[in-house]
Amino acid sequence: MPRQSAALQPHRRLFADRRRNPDGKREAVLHTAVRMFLERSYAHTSMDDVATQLNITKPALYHYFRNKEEILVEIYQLGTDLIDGMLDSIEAAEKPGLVKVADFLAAYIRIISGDFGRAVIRLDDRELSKPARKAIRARNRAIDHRLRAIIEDGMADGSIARCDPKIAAFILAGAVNWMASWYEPGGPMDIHSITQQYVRLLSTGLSRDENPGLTPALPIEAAALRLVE
Amino acid sequence: MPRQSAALQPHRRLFADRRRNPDGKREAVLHTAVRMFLERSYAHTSMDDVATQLNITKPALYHYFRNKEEILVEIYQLGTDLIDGMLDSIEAAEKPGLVKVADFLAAYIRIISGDFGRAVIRLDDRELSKPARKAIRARNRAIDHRLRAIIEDGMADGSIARCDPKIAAFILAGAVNWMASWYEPGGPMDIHSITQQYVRLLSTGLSRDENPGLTPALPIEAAALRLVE
DNA sequence: TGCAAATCCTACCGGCGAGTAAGATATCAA
DNA sequence: TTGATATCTTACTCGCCGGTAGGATTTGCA
Repeated sequence: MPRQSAALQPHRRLFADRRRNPDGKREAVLHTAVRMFLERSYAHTSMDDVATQLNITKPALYHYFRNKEEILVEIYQLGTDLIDGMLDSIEAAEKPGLVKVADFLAAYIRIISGDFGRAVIRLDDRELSKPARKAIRARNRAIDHRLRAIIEDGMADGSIARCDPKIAAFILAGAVNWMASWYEPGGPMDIHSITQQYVRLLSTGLSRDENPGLTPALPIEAAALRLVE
Repeated sequence: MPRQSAALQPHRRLFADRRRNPDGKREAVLHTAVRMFLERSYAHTSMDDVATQLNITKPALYHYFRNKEEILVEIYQLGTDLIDGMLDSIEAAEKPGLVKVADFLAAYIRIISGDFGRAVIRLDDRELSKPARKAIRARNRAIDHRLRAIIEDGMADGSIARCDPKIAAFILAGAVNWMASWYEPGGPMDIHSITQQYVRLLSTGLSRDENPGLTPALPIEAAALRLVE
């Protein structure tokens, strides 16, 4: 008897009657599916599993999605949309590069702590068909390039030490992405202090030794943590 | 017609005749399997696939391994053995904690750049049966705790700034682990300069602001890079 | 040389899971 | 009220894959 996540109950109830609500029901499927894909994996979650969780049968799912892959693709899309939107606002701000990076880290952690954010990182795009995989990887690459650009900004304005922005971006993204493997929302660890430590360690690592006034500076953390709220 | 990795040819040739060589052939299976599990995933690599790659048939594989899971478990084991051995020698050294961390990073990257090291990180232990998964996770946790202990050493000897060693260990391991997702041995990127950047950024981030003499210091990088060689 | 064990093959089983066919029932707009 | 449509179900198909039965062939030691 698999444990029943309380958070999934409302979606289950949505399918209790046959009232017409295509958009809402589609969304409910996505929310349920992403949860299950994260717990077990995509491969080990059958369409029957998802359907059962929602109190319907498998063919009913095919009324809302053409196939299993379409569900996964839309989950990816929702997740990357979150990241793109976040980057939009980070880029728009007029701040030193190092501060932008700190803001990015805090905001990214916030996104990762949600289901769709975690999905972008944890779900294996090798499960996808070639064209879909290609599209997903292109979006991931675009996000990576935007982070590199921010780091380059910081090197240009002198707030970030000279380095290969490509590798630096990998280090930053990697450190945070790994959270998706161990952090569980609702667990014992405090997301706020986690964020603080990530921002502190990584922006210290990036910063120029020449301006220690900025490095462990409160303004950075303050700005970053404000995004976390 | 799937591309044939040149590195797999020797293993293929091992099975060309029926000369008795159980240990060698077992090992050949592991090397071939880990490559294929990394390229496609474990779930998407069938026993037939592995057998075909080795120029034998599926039942022949079952002469060397009881089932598919046993292959995966042994791959894990070989990978974690590498990491454990590396930690043994790091811990044995008499150095400041921060330097040990730097050495760890460099050595870990070296391990990650090999197939079995990457496997420990990339292969999804949710594919395993419950008991096997439990064992694997216990080993992973042990490795994590050893890294935390090194960080605590550094805080005790003053080379590392005060922080939550649990989170710091996650940041370090995460940054490096992520390499397994993008680094390809034999690719254009130079492993030596990658290592240099990782060590520099992360040990700078860990270090106390009070002793900048150590932070971007050459001795750290030198010691760390010697391990890479 | 003979024979026990190791190596490997052909031919199968059984289960799981994605996806579909065909139709029943409920909803809602007119 | 009445159809057109949306929603959902039962009952399948079909291919893939892990694993096995049973036997053929080779190896290398005594």
